[in-house]
Amino acid sequence: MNSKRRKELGTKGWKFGGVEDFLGLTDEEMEYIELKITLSEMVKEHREKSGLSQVNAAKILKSSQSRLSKIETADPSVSIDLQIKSLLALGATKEEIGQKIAR
Amino acid sequence: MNSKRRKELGTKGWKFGGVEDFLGLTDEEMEYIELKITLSEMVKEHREKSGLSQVNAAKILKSSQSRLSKIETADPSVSIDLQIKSLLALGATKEEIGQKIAR
DNA sequence: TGACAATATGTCAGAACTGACATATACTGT
DNA sequence: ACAGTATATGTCAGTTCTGACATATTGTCA
Repeated sequence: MNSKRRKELGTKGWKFGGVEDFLGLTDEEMEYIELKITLSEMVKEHREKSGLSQVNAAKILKSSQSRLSKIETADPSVSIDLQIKSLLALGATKEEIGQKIAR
Repeated sequence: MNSKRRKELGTKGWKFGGVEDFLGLTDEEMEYIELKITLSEMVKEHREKSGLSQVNAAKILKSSQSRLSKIETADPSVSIDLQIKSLLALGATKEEIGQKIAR
Protein backbone atom coordinates (compact mmCIF):
# COMPACT_ATOMS: atom_id res chain seq x y z
CA MET A 1 0.00 0.00 0.00
CA ASN A 2 1.41 3.36 -0.94
CA SER A 3 1.08 6.41 1.20
CA LYS A 4 -1.38 8.06 -1.15
CA ARG A 5 -3.79 5.19 -0.70
CA ARG A 6 -3.13 5.23 3.00
CA LYS A 7 -3.90 8.91 3.20
CA GLU A 8 -7.09 8.25 1.32
CA LEU A 9 -8.17 5.69 3.87
CA GLY A 10 -7.16 8.08 6.58
CA THR A 11 -9.30 10.87 5.29
CA LYS A 12 -12.23 8.55 4.84
CA GLY A 13 -12.57 7.71 8.47
CA TRP A 14 -10.12 4.90 9.03
CA LYS A 15 -8.04 5.57 12.01
CA PHE A 16 -5.35 3.31 13.24
CA GLY A 17 -4.25 2.44 16.70
CA GLY A 18 -1.13 3.98 17.97
CA VAL A 19 2.10 5.73 17.13
CA GLU A 20 2.33 4.52 13.56
CA ASP A 21 -0.87 6.36 12.70
CA PHE A 22 -1.17 5.73 9.05
CA LEU A 23 2.40 5.76 7.93
CA GLY A 24 2.91 2.15 8.84
CA LEU A 25 0.09 -0.12 9.73
CA THR A 26 0.91 -3.05 11.92
CA ASP A 27 0.44 -6.50 10.42
CA GLU A 28 -2.48 -6.92 12.71
CA GLU A 29 -4.22 -3.82 11.41
CA MET A 30 -3.50 -4.86 7.84
CA GLU A 31 -5.00 -8.27 8.39
CA TYR A 32 -8.05 -6.78 10.02
CA ILE A 33 -8.70 -4.49 7.08
CA GLU A 34 -8.01 -7.20 4.54
CA LEU A 35 -10.47 -9.40 6.35
CA LYS A 36 -13.08 -6.72 6.23
CA ILE A 37 -12.56 -6.22 2.53
CA THR A 38 -12.81 -9.95 1.91
CA LEU A 39 -16.10 -10.09 3.74
CA SER A 40 -17.44 -7.06 1.92
CA GLU A 41 -16.74 -8.71 -1.43
CA MET A 42 -18.38 -11.86 -0.22
CA VAL A 43 -21.58 -10.06 0.75
CA LYS A 44 -21.77 -8.44 -2.65
CA GLU A 45 -21.19 -11.75 -4.41
CA HIS A 46 -23.87 -13.49 -2.41
CA ARG A 47 -26.37 -10.75 -3.00
CA GLU A 48 -25.72 -10.61 -6.71
CA LYS A 49 -25.82 -14.37 -7.01
CA SER A 50 -29.35 -14.13 -5.59
CA GLY A 51 -30.25 -11.47 -8.12
CA LEU A 52 -31.15 -8.95 -5.46
CA SER A 53 -30.73 -5.19 -5.52
CA GLN A 54 -29.34 -3.53 -2.42
CA VAL A 55 -32.80 -2.23 -1.66
CA ASN A 56 -34.33 -5.70 -1.64
CA ALA A 57 -31.45 -7.39 0.10
CA ALA A 58 -31.55 -4.73 2.79
CA LYS A 59 -35.09 -5.81 3.61
CA ILE A 60 -33.91 -9.34 4.20
CA LEU A 61 -31.22 -7.99 6.48
CA LYS A 62 -33.71 -5.72 8.22
CA SER A 63 -31.46 -2.83 7.41
CA SER A 64 -31.28 -0.04 4.87
CA GLN A 65 -29.87 0.31 1.38
CA SER A 66 -27.31 2.80 2.58
CA ARG A 67 -25.98 0.54 5.29
CA LEU A 68 -25.78 -2.38 2.92
CA SER A 69 -23.80 -0.24 0.55
CA LYS A 70 -21.42 0.49 3.40
CA ILE A 71 -21.20 -3.18 4.24
CA GLU A 72 -20.24 -3.94 0.66
CA THR A 73 -17.66 -1.18 0.49
CA ALA A 74 -16.04 -2.10 3.80
CA ASP A 75 -16.83 1.30 5.24
CA PRO A 76 -15.03 1.99 8.53
CA SER A 77 -18.35 2.50 10.25
CA VAL A 78 -19.25 -1.14 9.63
CA SER A 79 -18.21 -3.91 11.98
CA ILE A 80 -17.11 -7.40 11.01
CA ASP A 81 -19.96 -8.50 13.19
CA LEU A 82 -22.50 -6.89 10.90
CA GLN A 83 -20.76 -8.24 7.82
CA ILE A 84 -20.93 -11.77 9.16
CA LYS A 85 -24.54 -11.45 10.25
CA SER A 86 -25.33 -10.19 6.77
CA LEU A 87 -23.59 -13.11 5.13
CA LEU A 88 -25.46 -15.60 7.27
CA ALA A 89 -28.74 -13.85 6.55
CA LEU A 90 -28.03 -14.06 2.83
CA GLY A 91 -27.52 -17.77 3.18
CA ALA A 92 -23.77 -18.15 3.41
CA THR A 93 -22.54 -20.95 5.64
CA LYS A 94 -19.77 -20.89 8.20
CA GLU A 95 -17.89 -23.24 5.92
CA GLU A 96 -17.99 -20.85 3.00
CA ILE A 97 -17.07 -17.91 5.16
CA GLY A 98 -14.16 -19.68 6.79
CA GLN A 99 -12.79 -20.94 3.52
CA LYS A 100 -12.86 -17.56 1.91
CA ILE A 101 -11.17 -16.00 4.92
CA ALA A 102 -8.49 -18.65 5.01
CA ARG A 103 -7.18 -18.40 1.50
CA MET B 1 -30.25 -27.42 22.67
CA ASN B 2 -32.99 -28.01 25.18
CA SER B 3 -35.25 -25.29 26.42
CA LYS B 4 -33.59 -25.18 29.82
CA ARG B 5 -30.29 -24.29 28.23
CA ARG B 6 -32.03 -21.84 26.02
CA LYS B 7 -33.67 -20.18 28.96
CA GLU B 8 -30.28 -19.99 30.60
CA LEU B 9 -28.85 -18.17 27.62
CA GLY B 10 -31.90 -15.96 27.61
CA THR B 11 -31.48 -14.92 31.19
CA LYS B 12 -27.80 -14.31 30.70
CA GLY B 13 -28.26 -11.58 28.18
CA TRP B 14 -28.61 -13.40 24.89
CA LYS B 15 -31.57 -12.11 23.07
CA PHE B 16 -32.68 -13.33 19.73
CA GLY B 17 -34.21 -11.54 16.83
CA GLY B 18 -37.84 -11.93 16.21
CA VAL B 19 -40.94 -13.98 16.78
CA GLU B 20 -39.21 -17.21 17.65
CA ASP B 21 -37.61 -15.49 20.63
CA PHE B 22 -35.82 -18.32 22.24
CA LEU B 23 -38.10 -21.22 21.61
CA GLY B 24 -36.59 -21.83 18.21
CA LEU B 25 -33.45 -20.14 17.05
CA THR B 26 -33.14 -19.67 13.35
CA ASP B 27 -30.25 -21.43 11.63
CA GLU B 28 -28.70 -18.07 11.17
CA GLU B 29 -28.75 -17.29 14.88
CA MET B 30 -27.41 -20.74 15.69
CA GLU B 31 -24.54 -20.31 13.28
CA TYR B 32 -23.75 -16.89 14.67
CA ILE B 33 -23.54 -18.22 18.21
CA GLU B 34 -21.56 -21.27 17.17
CA LEU B 35 -19.14 -19.02 15.40
CA LYS B 36 -18.73 -16.91 18.48
CA ILE B 37 -18.07 -19.95 20.61
CA THR B 38 -15.51 -21.24 18.12
CA LEU B 39 -13.68 -17.94 18.24
CA SER B 40 -13.80 -17.81 22.02
CA GLU B 41 -12.16 -21.24 22.22
CA MET B 42 -9.57 -20.14 19.75
CA VAL B 43 -8.61 -17.10 21.79
CA LYS B 44 -8.20 -19.23 24.87
CA GLU B 45 -6.08 -21.77 23.02
CA HIS B 46 -3.83 -19.10 21.61
CA ARG B 47 -3.37 -17.42 24.93
CA GLU B 48 -2.60 -20.65 26.73
CA LYS B 49 -0.24 -21.77 24.00
CA SER B 50 1.71 -18.59 24.74
CA GLY B 51 1.72 -19.37 28.43
CA LEU B 52 -0.03 -16.15 29.34
CA SER B 53 -2.51 -15.48 32.13
CA GLN B 54 -5.60 -13.46 31.29
CA VAL B 55 -4.07 -10.55 33.16
CA ASN B 56 -0.94 -10.52 31.01
CA ALA B 57 -2.70 -11.26 27.76
CA ALA B 58 -5.13 -8.43 28.47
CA LYS B 59 -2.20 -6.02 28.49
CA ILE B 60 -1.22 -7.13 25.01
CA LEU B 61 -4.78 -6.58 23.91
CA LYS B 62 -4.91 -3.23 25.67
CA SER B 63 -7.96 -4.40 27.51
CA SER B 64 -8.81 -5.80 30.92
CA GLN B 65 -8.80 -9.24 32.50
CA SER B 66 -12.54 -9.15 32.88
CA ARG B 67 -13.18 -8.37 29.26
CA LEU B 68 -10.78 -11.06 28.13
CA SER B 69 -12.63 -13.51 30.30
CA LYS B 70 -15.80 -12.47 28.52
CA ILE B 71 -14.14 -12.87 25.16
CA GLU B 72 -13.13 -16.41 26.09
CA THR B 73 -16.57 -17.33 27.38
CA ALA B 74 -18.38 -15.89 24.37
CA ASP B 75 -20.29 -13.47 26.54
CA PRO B 76 -23.17 -11.77 24.72
CA SER B 77 -21.64 -8.39 25.43
CA VAL B 78 -18.65 -9.27 23.24
CA SER B 79 -18.65 -8.73 19.49
CA ILE B 80 -17.09 -11.01 16.91
CA ASP B 81 -15.15 -7.97 15.94
CA LEU B 82 -13.41 -7.88 19.29
CA GLN B 83 -12.78 -11.60 19.23
CA ILE B 84 -11.08 -11.36 15.87
CA LYS B 85 -9.00 -8.36 16.85
CA SER B 86 -7.93 -10.29 19.91
CA LEU B 87 -6.93 -13.31 17.89
CA LEU B 88 -4.88 -11.20 15.51
CA ALA B 89 -3.21 -9.42 18.43
CA LEU B 90 -2.30 -12.77 19.94
CA GLY B 91 -0.62 -13.72 16.69
CA ALA B 92 -3.23 -15.81 14.95
CA THR B 93 -3.33 -15.49 11.17
CA LYS B 94 -6.32 -15.08 8.88
CA GLU B 95 -5.51 -18.53 7.57
CA GLU B 96 -5.79 -20.15 10.97
CA ILE B 97 -8.94 -18.26 11.80
CA GLY B 98 -10.61 -19.12 8.53
CA GLN B 99 -9.73 -22.76 8.74
CA LYS B 100 -11.07 -23.14 12.24
CA ILE B 101 -14.28 -21.39 11.28
CA ALA B 102 -14.73 -23.50 8.18
CA ARG B 103 -14.58 -26.94 9.66
C1' DT C 1 -30.09 13.98 -23.83
C1' DG C 2 -33.38 12.78 -20.04
C1' DA C 3 -35.78 9.64 -17.11
C1' DC C 4 -35.24 5.89 -14.13
C1' DA C 5 -32.95 2.31 -11.29
C1' DA C 6 -29.07 1.21 -8.57
C1' DT C 7 -25.43 2.31 -5.65
C1' DA C 8 -22.66 5.54 -2.78
C1' DT C 9 -21.90 9.17 0.73
C1' DG C 10 -23.06 12.27 4.83
C1' DT C 11 -25.37 12.77 9.07
C1' DC C 12 -27.47 11.73 13.45
C1' DA C 13 -30.30 9.79 17.49
C1' DG C 14 -30.65 5.63 19.69
C1' DA C 15 -28.63 1.07 20.52
C1' DA C 16 -24.83 -1.92 21.37
C1' DC C 17 -20.03 -2.55 22.73
C1' DT C 18 -15.83 -1.47 25.39
C1' DG C 19 -12.44 -0.91 29.16
C1' DA C 20 -12.24 -0.47 33.80
C1' DC C 21 -13.36 -1.38 38.33
C1' DA C 22 -15.32 -4.13 42.16
C1' DT C 23 -16.35 -8.37 43.60
C1' DA C 24 -17.14 -13.40 43.44
C1' DT C 25 -15.80 -17.97 42.51
C1' DA C 26 -12.40 -21.63 41.30
C1' DC C 27 -7.95 -23.68 41.51
C1' DT C 28 -3.20 -24.83 43.83
C1' DG C 29 0.07 -25.65 47.04
C1' DT C 30 1.04 -25.74 52.00
C1' DA D 1 -8.14 -24.38 56.45
C1' DC D 2 -5.58 -20.53 54.56
C1' DA D 3 -3.03 -17.56 51.29
C1' DG D 4 -2.12 -16.68 46.72
C1' DT D 5 -3.18 -16.79 41.87
C1' DA D 6 -6.33 -17.23 38.05
C1' DT D 7 -10.69 -16.80 36.05
C1' DA D 8 -15.65 -15.33 36.07
C1' DT D 9 -19.53 -12.13 36.79
C1' DG D 10 -21.95 -7.51 37.48
C1' DT D 11 -22.06 -2.77 36.54
C1' DC D 12 -21.46 1.59 34.25
C1' DA D 13 -19.71 5.91 31.74
C1' DG D 14 -17.77 6.78 27.49
C1' DT D 15 -17.19 5.30 22.79
C1' DT D 16 -18.51 3.03 18.59
C1' DC D 17 -21.94 1.01 15.57
C1' DT D 18 -26.56 0.86 13.56
C1' DG D 19 -30.74 1.94 10.91
C1' DA D 20 -32.84 5.50 8.78
C1' DC D 21 -33.17 9.44 6.18
C1' DA D 22 -31.58 12.86 2.72
C1' DT D 23 -28.85 13.58 -1.01
C1' DA D 24 -25.34 12.68 -4.56
C1' DT D 25 -23.26 9.83 -7.98
C1' DT D 26 -23.15 6.23 -11.37
C1' DG D 27 -25.15 3.21 -14.78
C1' DT D 28 -28.64 1.94 -18.39
C1' DC D 29 -31.73 2.40 -21.99
C1' DA D 30 -34.54 4.72 -25.22
